[in-house]
Amino acid sequence: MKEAILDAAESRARRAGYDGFSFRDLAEEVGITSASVHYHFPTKERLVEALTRRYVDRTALYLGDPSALRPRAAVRHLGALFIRANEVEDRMCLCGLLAAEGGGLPEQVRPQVAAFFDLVAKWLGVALRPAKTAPRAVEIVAALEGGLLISRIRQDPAILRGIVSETVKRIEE
Amino acid sequence: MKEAILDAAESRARRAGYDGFSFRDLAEEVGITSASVHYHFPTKERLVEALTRRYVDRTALYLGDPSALRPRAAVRHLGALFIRANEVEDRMCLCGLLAAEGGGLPEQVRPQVAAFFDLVAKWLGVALRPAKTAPRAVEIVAALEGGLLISRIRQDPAILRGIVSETVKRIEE
DNA sequence: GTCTATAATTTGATAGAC
DNA sequence: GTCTATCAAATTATAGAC
Repeated sequence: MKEAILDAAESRARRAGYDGFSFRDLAEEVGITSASVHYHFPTKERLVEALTRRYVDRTALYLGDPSALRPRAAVRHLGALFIRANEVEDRMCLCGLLAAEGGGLPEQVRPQVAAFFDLVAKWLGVALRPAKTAPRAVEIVAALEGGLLISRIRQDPAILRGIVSETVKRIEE
Repeated sequence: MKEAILDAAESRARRAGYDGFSFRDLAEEVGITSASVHYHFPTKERLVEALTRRYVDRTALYLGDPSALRPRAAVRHLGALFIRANEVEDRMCLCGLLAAEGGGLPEQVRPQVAAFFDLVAKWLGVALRPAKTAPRAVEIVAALEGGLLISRIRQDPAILRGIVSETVKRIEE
């Protein structure tokens, strides 16, 4: 049930942000009352904390060992994550959205969101080490995050896809 | 007074998003009651509509004539806008934040936010025409938007600055 | 244009029964 | 774990006086 609540929360948070859902919304979706949601997550801050932790952990699992991929394959692998969010899930990156809203976030959540970018940039940094020439890791992550954001509002998946493929081309292995 | 209300709304919206401020917040800041704010802007949707329009217009004015700048100077000019948001205003780009929250936005606001990215990408596209080699315009805008977002959550202005300077270097005039 | 007053709804959260 | 019932506060928005 805890996972079902987090699933509902993630789906909504990635569409409309921290204030974009309520305990009642989640309760209705999973088929219990809002009081029962509070049993699993006493406050909204704790709920989003758990949500972000799960998101970061899942991302780390997806990324895997950076030294197992060649530079170009690594960028494609990371890019596929963002393309899937855009085209399959039709959602923002949770941490991209929360980072944008950062100023209105509970204190406990901010460092978790920052840790997401630390994780991804470090992973990509290691994967890019064998490359002869490549953009900086954080620069690529920024382009993906911004590309997802623009691709969504413009309702044009080709924008993000173009950014991924151009980024891959720019790498010399 | 209308402008004062929009100033207060912009400051708050760029920190915490669409749901990150209330009519009472704005009323208190400008020294009137929330009922009086409703006199100027009947609904929140209308208020954010006016807010976004003003933001886009101001950006267009700042950017100016794209053919008046050489490619590298244009990227520096656009980059300075984002660096100022980050380091001086300590705020997100309004349209970047609203685009991220896009799923929970009123219908009337979404196309305005999309128009912002259309404006900026088209402006940069024209400015980059004389370049011998350069990334695509939208790719640069994505990197700036994502770079601002990451720079803020990581509380490290050097991230955005690095993205701007690396992007400039990548252009051959 | 601004005020007081208030309606109608939603929100995060709690108490206590089962 | 889930429920009913409820609270206190906040939210968008309106009515009507000045």
